[in-house]
Parts: sequence; structure tokens; C-alpha cells
Amino acid sequence: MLSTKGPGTSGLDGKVPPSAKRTDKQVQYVPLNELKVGTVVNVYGVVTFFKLPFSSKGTDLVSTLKITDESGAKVTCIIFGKTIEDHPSLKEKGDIVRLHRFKAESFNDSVTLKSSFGWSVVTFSGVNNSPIVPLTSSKKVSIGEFDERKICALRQWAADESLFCQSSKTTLSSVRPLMFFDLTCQLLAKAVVDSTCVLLKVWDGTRCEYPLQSYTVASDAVEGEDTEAKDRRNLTAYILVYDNHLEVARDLKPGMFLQFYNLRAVLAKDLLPNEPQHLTFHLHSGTSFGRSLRRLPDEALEQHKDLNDDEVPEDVGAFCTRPEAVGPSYGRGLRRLPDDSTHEPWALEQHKDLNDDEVPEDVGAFCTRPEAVGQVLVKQQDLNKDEVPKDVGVFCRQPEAVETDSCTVRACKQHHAQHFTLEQVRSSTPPQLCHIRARVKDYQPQQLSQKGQARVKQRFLNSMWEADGSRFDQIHRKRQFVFMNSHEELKFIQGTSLGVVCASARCWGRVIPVRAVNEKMALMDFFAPFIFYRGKRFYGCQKCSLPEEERRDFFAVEPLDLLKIAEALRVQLMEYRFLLQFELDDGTGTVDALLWENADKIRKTMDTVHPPDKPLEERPWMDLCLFAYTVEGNVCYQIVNTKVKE
DNA sequence: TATTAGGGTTTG
Repeated sequence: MLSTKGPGTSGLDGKVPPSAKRTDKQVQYVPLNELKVGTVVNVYGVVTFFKLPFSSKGTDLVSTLKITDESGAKVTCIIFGKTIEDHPSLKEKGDIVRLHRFKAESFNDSVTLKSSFGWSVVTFSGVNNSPIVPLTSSKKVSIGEFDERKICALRQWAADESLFCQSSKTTLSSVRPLMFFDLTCQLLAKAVVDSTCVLLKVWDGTRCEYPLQSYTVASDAVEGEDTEAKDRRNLTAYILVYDNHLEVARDLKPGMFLQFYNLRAVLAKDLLPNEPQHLTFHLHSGTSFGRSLRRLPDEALEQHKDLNDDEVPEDVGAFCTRPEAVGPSYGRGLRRLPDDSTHEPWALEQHKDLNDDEVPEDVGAFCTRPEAVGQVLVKQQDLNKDEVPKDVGVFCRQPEAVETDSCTVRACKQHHAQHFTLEQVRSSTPPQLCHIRARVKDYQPQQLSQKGQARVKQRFLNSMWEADGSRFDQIHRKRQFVFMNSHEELKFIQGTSLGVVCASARCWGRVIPVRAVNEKMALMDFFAPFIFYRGKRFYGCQKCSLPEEERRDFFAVEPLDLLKIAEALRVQLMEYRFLLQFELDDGTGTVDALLWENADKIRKTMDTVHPPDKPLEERPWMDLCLFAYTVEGNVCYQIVNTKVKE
């Protein structure tokens, strides 16, 4: 006697264990080559093509899939749903879908599946060995052992069949004229051209081999930041978006990450003879070939945790992401641009032949740092107010000056400070304001370029960072810091190298290096920059900033600009100032004195006050106003109220 | 309540 066993039944003598009974009877799936017209079925399939949901001519959004399975049959599926959430969350071809309650219908001599009453769809990644996580907005999803086995089998089958070895995804660097391609990119700017066209400016961190066409748009029609630097490097591309795609394009904001499907690379018409042809991209009207545009979720844009320093893109950043999150083209985006690296701070050591003009902006050729001048880099707050004479104002504007006939620089007349010899200056008790007459025995910096100093600083910071942490441990990403109409965010990075922080700041905008103290996030020592803002570094003042234990919760801060970020974290930002350091001599003694008022102007007179070919005795005298003060117990001297004699 | 779309060698 024969017993019939449905698919999935098991057990001895046809008896099913109670625990398995419910699961086995739950759902029956039909192979795609066994669909019968008129029946309502459940199926599994691998997606070979899809159209994102678009507005139908009826009341619903509609999406179209083509799926296949081990039977080799390919079946078109039509899904109608009121909202975008009703539709499958498809990432790419190769995704696996589970369709419940779809009706098999006949159309053009083929069987199609259409969503019917009570239908549902669940999506899974098609990547072999990746976690089996259902992607759906539906709250009622049960995944059993059968589902897991089925998904694994389909993944393996698709891999064996090499169904998806050819991807239409590409990057700007590999686009060729006349191609149709899919592009993952970031929106930089947007301009509405007319009722049928929107112009989007995007980049993906790679450089196009063909010159990219640019368009001139009235500035008041443009939404987004200036991208001139990227434009010059051929990193930005324009996309003309037409007709039905405007519904999505209109709501886009600069900074968003986008996925385009079936873009067309068009050769723009030559503007001048002999000019190379420029590329521009069109997203044509309609939905054929899956042509569409969608915003990518921010969650897809996570820093790739396995990056080596050498692999960190210099200005790509935004595209450091898990390749599996958005497809293989993101992985290909993780490359260092081949040139233009001289402006990168960590490239400094490799470019010792830099000209002065090429000294990186963020190294600060004329900047002082705490380690460069010891304790004397002070802000006004560092000075005891009682010690500062009212009529001096260490940081005040230049007062009127008196004429003297003996020197190149002249001192103020707004107070009646006593005239001191340098020996008297050194033996006086600060605070003390006095007039002196002295010669320049020596001074720093003697050269415009401070590359040497810059390198010292670079090494110093590098070693400090290496001591603090090994590699990327954590990146805290603050959504609430996202700027409207901007792709800038504030991020905290722990335990990484200086190079990575610099690179991150270049791509993310603002980065605060942090460390862990008692398992809590804390700022670095103030000898490190408090914040990296693009190519620049800003330091906090150790003395004026609040100690770590009084710091506000990092994630409670909602600042909008650099000063507010610092204020919120109770950090007093230091200012960069050009500083001259003199060794003054009047025959009775020497004093090291700093000058930052008018320092740039006075520097130009140094060949006069310090002629390199003349001994000290033949150098001109200078009348100076000198202020003696203390910082952390050390006596410091500063030249104040002094300017160049006209 | 039924309807919608039904991929296909594209083009501003």
C-alpha cells in the first residue's frame, strides 16, 4: 500500500512529530516551472531584474520583478501596494524573495505572478554565507529551518550558475561614452532646470577618465555647496534627471547618497574645435530597464573597519562602506587618487622639496604650537587680569607711537613706563611694564618656511597617536549633527593614526579624536588637536577648557558650527597667531621676548634690525615697550605697543 | 471596488 507524502513531511511510517507538524504544514512552495494559471501560490526565487516601485496609472505603486529558481524557469512578478513600505526592499540583482499568496496568471503566453489578497513579500540577501535576515516592513515574518535551507540552496545555486557575475554597477572612473550603467554616488548640489528636468551634481570619490561636462546655472537656483576644488579634479559629474524621476529628485538634499539605475553616459557637444569631448549623464524618462533613482539609507555608509592607512581614500571618505551593503562598486571606490597628494598632511615627509607656497595649509608654516614655544602660547584668559595694566592691553590695538631718531621700531607714548636696562628687567618682579632700548641678537623664525618645524610637529603627533591606540576601534556617528543642505557631519574617532583622522576630516568635514577613559568617551590630551575641520586643525587650551570630568555628554551636544561645538564640549579653542621670538641684548643682559602684534610687518624689517653680515655692536637700537608677566610660574616677556617706524 | 502592469538592445 502506497502512502502519499507531501513535500517536507517526515518521520517514521508517515507519522510526523508534533513539534514539526505545525511548521511542515505551514507553507507549501511551488517550483517556478510548476505554476498553474488561476492558482494562488507561494514561491521562492532569485531576483534577476527589478524595477523600483513607481506610480501606476491606478491607485497603487507598482513594482516589477523577474525571478528564477533551480528549475530554470523565469517568471515576472507584479506587485501592487499602496506605500513604498509595502514593496520588497530590494538591494540588487541576486537578492532572494519569498512571495506568499501570489496569483498565477497568463499574459502573452507566459505565466506571471501577481500580488493577490493577503499577499506578502520578504527579501533576503543573495550573498552566500551572509546572515539570513529578512528585509521587510511587515512585522509578521517567521523564518524557520525550511526557509534557511531554501535560502542557502538558492544562494549556492545562483553562485554555481554564475547568474550575477556581470554587474551593471560602475564608478565614475570606469564610465565610458554611451554606456548604460548603475551609479552609487553622493549628491553635492541640485538645481531645478524646468518642470521636466532637474540637474544633479554628484561624485563618487573616483576620477572620471573623460572630462566631465559642466553646466552654468543661476546661483539662486542652486542648492548645495561650492565644489570648485572637486570640479577642478574632474571628480564631479552632472546628471540630468527627467520627467517621472523628478518626483524623487525634487526631495533630494545635497549630502544624500543615491543609487541611479540605467544612467546613460552621453557625449556633450563640442564647444570648441580640438576640445576633448565631455561626458554628461542622463536619467531618461520612463522605467524601462529598471531606470530609476533612489536615496540610499545612511546606514549603508559605514566606515570600512578593515582599512589600512594606505587604503584610506584622501577625499573619498563618504564611500568607505561595507561593500556588501550597497554592492561591489563601493568596494571599488576604496582607492587612493593617484596624484594631488602633496596637500595631504601625511604626505609632507615624502615631499621635502616643497616650495614655501606648497606648505600644507593645515600644518601652519607660521603657526606656533604649545610644544614650539613652551608655556608662552597664552590667551588673554591665561593672564591674571590684575597683572595686566589697563593702558597696555597685551592684545590691544596698536596705540599711537612716539618719534625717536635712534631706532627702526618705536614704542608707545600712552603710558609713562620707566626706562629699564635688560639687567633691571630681569631683576624686576612681574608684572612689569617698561621701556627698553636693545638690539636684536637673534630671532626666530628666520625663514618664511617652517617646514622643519612642521615635520617635527608631524612626527610628534604621529608618535602620540600611535601610543594612544592601535587601530580603528570605534566610530561614533552623530546623526543629529547632520547639517541641512550639507554632507558635513561631526564624528568621533578613537584609536587610529593621524593619517586616518586627517583623511576622515577631509571627507567627513569634522572629526574629533577621542579616547576611552574608564570605558567612557573622552577628549584627547590638548596637545592633540581638539577637532579636525577639513584640512585644518584646531587646538583646545588646556588651561581655559574644563576638565574631562566636567565635560557634557558628547551625545547631548547639538552644535551647528565649530565654535558652538567647542563651547558645548567646554573647550576653549586656541587661535593660531604668527609669532616672532627675539633674543634682545642691550649690553647689560639678554631677554627672550615674544612679539605677535604686527609681527608680520615687523618680520619684514628683520634685515634692517638684524643684518646678517654685521656684528651685534653695529646693529641698530630699537626702542621697545616690554611687558613682563608670569605663566605657570615662569616669567615671560612680550613686546607690546610697538610698531615699525614709518 | 476595480484598476494599476505585464522588463527587453533604450537615447533630451
